[in-house]
Amino acid sequence: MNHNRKNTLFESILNIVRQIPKGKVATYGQIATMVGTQNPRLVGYALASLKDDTTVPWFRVINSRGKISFPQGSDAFKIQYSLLIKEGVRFSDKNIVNLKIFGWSEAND
DNA sequence: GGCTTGACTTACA
DNA sequence: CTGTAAGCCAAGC
Repeated sequence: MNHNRKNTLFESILNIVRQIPKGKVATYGQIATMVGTQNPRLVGYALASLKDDTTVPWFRVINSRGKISFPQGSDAFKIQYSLLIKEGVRFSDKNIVNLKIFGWSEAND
């Protein structure tokens, strides 16, 4: 009806990320596919423009290797890591998420 | 309208 | 496991 094309990929991505259940994670690639793009980088690009006080759970987005996409030791890494831990996400290593990362399916431990 | 930049991914060595 | 290369495409200048 309305030619509201204003719903940019940018908005769509954030919308999807908002729907990731607490305690679960998704990959950039998974989200990219959901919004209909073949470029997972755009997901990261969208998240990068979020403000610090955003309500979007950006920290629930990790890369396809099951890791946080920030250099270990960086502030962003520490923040994301602790937020995930706080939600019950478990790590095998300091960086590898011990969950099934495809979509936000149940943690099959 | 063209060129550069990416919080990525997959493939291969 | 690590490292390098090519592909992908919206946003911003």
